[in-house]
Formats: sequence, structure tokens, C-alpha cells
Amino acid sequence: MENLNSHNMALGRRKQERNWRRQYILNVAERLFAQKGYYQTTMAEIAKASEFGMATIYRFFKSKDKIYLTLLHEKIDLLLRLVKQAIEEAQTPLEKIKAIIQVKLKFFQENRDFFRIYALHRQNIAVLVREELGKKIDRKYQEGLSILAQVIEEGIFQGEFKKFPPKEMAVLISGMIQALIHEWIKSEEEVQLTSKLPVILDFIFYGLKGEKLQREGR
Amino acid sequence: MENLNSHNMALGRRKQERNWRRQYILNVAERLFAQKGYYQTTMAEIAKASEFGMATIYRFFKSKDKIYLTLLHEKIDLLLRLVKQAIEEAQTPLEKIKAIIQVKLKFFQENRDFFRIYALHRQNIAVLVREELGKKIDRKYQEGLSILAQVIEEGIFQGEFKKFPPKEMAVLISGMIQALIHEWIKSEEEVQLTSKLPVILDFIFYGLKGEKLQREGR
DNA sequence: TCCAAATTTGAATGACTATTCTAAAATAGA
DNA sequence: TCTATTTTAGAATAGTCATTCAAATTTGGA
Repeated sequence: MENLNSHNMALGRRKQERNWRRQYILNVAERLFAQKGYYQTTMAEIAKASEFGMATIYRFFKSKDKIYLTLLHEKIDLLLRLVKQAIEEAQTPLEKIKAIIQVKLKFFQENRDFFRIYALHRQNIAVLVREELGKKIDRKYQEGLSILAQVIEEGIFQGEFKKFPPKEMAVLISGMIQALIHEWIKSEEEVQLTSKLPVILDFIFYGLKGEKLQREGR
Repeated sequence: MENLNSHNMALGRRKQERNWRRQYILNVAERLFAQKGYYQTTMAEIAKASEFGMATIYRFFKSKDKIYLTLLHEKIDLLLRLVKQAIEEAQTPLEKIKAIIQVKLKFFQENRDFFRIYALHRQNIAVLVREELGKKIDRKYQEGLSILAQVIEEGIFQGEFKKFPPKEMAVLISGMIQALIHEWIKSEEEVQLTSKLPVILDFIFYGLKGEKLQREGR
């Protein structure tokens, strides 16, 4: 959660307080949506839990949809930025893939509530995608997939990977990661999600049968 | 859809007609739930689309939940039986994995509507798992995962696969398959889903970098 | 053909909830 | 301190929808 104490003199106190409250509502809504799902969460609950009146919530967000889509959009956007940044810092395709996966694991390890919403959204697409914001979210999601596909294509081009269809490989790898996170959250394991990275990479690069991936220093 | 013409003299006409109508309602509901999602689908719509009155639907199913859970349960059960059967016919762990994946691809290729419901259900779990039927569904789902994990464990024991944690590998592989099917349905590709089997197997057994899987005759 | 039992219907019920409205409270400048 | 403006609260509104009900229809045997 953003810190109320992070003063930004350029914005003015009122604007800053307003931003902070807006963010507070989003955080409360995220928790509720994750716990009970979109339809089971009522505006009255969001109001109660954030200690605002109903109408106040509506002064921040035009509708329930908007709250949901906004929080989804803002965090998907953040994740995408983190992924892009991680790629820039890596050199080889293999390192880039490692970086992407590491970022995702770390991100969802720290944003469990958000994962439930993120993972579930693809179903709701039919209902919410007509909204402009819904389309934006879908585009971001596709962009994330494309980035991975490009890295794989690069690896194939460099002769580092076999000639697989890159887009399909991106889908498979994303699906693996998603399923792993899902299982991790559901089982409430103590172990860190990121600790699974070496096994995943070994599997992705060499498969069930292939040689063992030589571990580089962490 | 089951055939009204498949006479079963042991059951009697009334029983058979009733079964057929029950199945008809389930099929209609499946289509609607897949198209619009659980909450967006109303009982009135199900009644209209199946050409029954509201109250008639309620003579077949106690509630909307029950329709949803029943159709989910019956098809998951069918899929599980198909998977078990496929495994019995295969010899090596590698062949068993191939068989499992092939069965799943074929099944969802022929049951697209059902896939949307199946894939989405994991989120709804929170809401519907308190029902007895909901728990049963979850158990079936876990059983499917366990079967795959056992095959992998067998392969590791036989020295066929590397020493990976079997349960985690099962999760990764299931996630891959699920994502692939999801993408295939969304993109409405013409190509058969099962045509992707060789690539998937190559990836699972040898990874992005490893040697190419020697293709056996189909 | 006729009747009792079973089945079907869709309108009525009751509960729920997103959104709006009105009045009260807080705020900030003078 | 006073007052115009902004913000808040929560009750009222309006609509939706799962479920039930009372009446009508169909069924199958006599």
C-alpha cells in the first residue's frame, strides 16, 4: 500500500489525500474480490471495509465494474513494466526467460490477492471486455505473451533453442507458471515461490528426460 | 447429446424420457454457462432455451447451483474415466503421458463449451465447494493430477526421467495443456487441437534446448 | 370416453444489491 | 467565528432474479 507519508509537494495536500484514499479503496476491493469473487462482493461491503459511505465510493469510482477493472489494469501494467525492465537487464535469451519467470514469481508472491483476480479475469472477459478499460487489459495481457514469444524467437534465431513455434511455446510456458502459482497459493506452502525457479528452468530448457541444467551462481 | 432413440428396455419409457430431458437441460445449460458465465445466465434463460417452464426445470434440479455442479461433475468424471482407460492401454511412462495428453486434447476439442466451465471453475471454488457435490468435483480434479504425478514418479523410478518433484511436474504439465487449449479455443483456429501433440511432447521430454524427440509412427 | 394422478406452466414472491438522493458534517478561506 | 463549498453518510430507489405457487394441462389406465 502506498504510504500516506510520502509527501509530494508538487501535488498539494488535498490531491495527495485523495489519491491515497482512492488507492486505499482499491486495496480493500482487491482483498474482497480475491476472497469472494466479483459477484459475491457487494458495494456495501467495500464501503464498510474501507470505512467510507456508499456514495463516497461512488465519488471515486463511477461503478463497481470500474473499481474492478481499474485495479486489474493498474497492476497488470505494473507487472508488465517490471517484466520489460528485467529483460533489458538480461543478455541471452535464456537469461531473459529466467528473468521473466523470476519477476513473475516474485510479483505474485507479494501479490497473492491480485493473482486470484488476474487468473480469473480471463473468464469474465466476455462480460467486461466491451468496456474500453477491459480491452486495454486484454491488450496488456497479450503484450506480455508477445514479449515472451519474441525472446523465444530470438533464441531460435541464435540457434540456442530448437525450432518450436514461439507463440505456442510462450503459451505453454505462461500456462506452466500460472498453474504453479495457483497451486502454491492454494496449498499455502511456507516455502518461497521463487525457490522453485531452478526446477522450472531445468524443465523448460531440458525437459523431463534431457540432461541436467548446469546451475549458474544465483 | 445422448440419443432419444437409444432404447433401454430395462428402464421403461417414462424413466428414459425423463433421463433424456434431464440431459437436454444440462446440455442447454452448459452452452449458456459457457457463453455468458454462471452469474450472467438466468434460470429464465435456461427454461426458455430448453423450452420448459421454470418450475419444470426445478423438478429436475433443486437449484441453479445444482445444474452447474452436476454438469461439471458428470463431465469431469467422464474425462477421468477416459484418462484412466488410456493409461491402462499404454506401457511405458512416456507412452502414458502421451496418452493422457492426447485424451485431454481430444476431449476438449469435442467439448469446447465444457472447457470454459471447467477452466473457470477453480475460481468459483470458494463459493461452491461447500456443497457436497462441489467437494466431489474438487476431489476428481485432484485425482487427475495425482494420476499424472504417479506416472511421472514411475518414470523417475525407472530411470526414464530426471529426478523432478512429480507433483510439481504434474502441475506444470497440466497448466501447459490447459493454457494451450484455452488459447486454441479463444483463437478459433481451424487446425485440430490434437495436431499439437508432437510439439508438446517434444517440449515436455526434451525442453527448449534438448535433442529432438524421435517421432514414433502415429 | 372419463377420471385421478402426475406433470407443466409462467406469474407472483421475496430477497438482494448497484446506484442515486437528500440531508448532515467537515472544510477552508475571510 | 462565520459561511459557502466540498465531502460524506446511509436511507431510499429501482431493477434483477432464484425460487415457489396455484391453476391448467397432459397422461395412462378403466
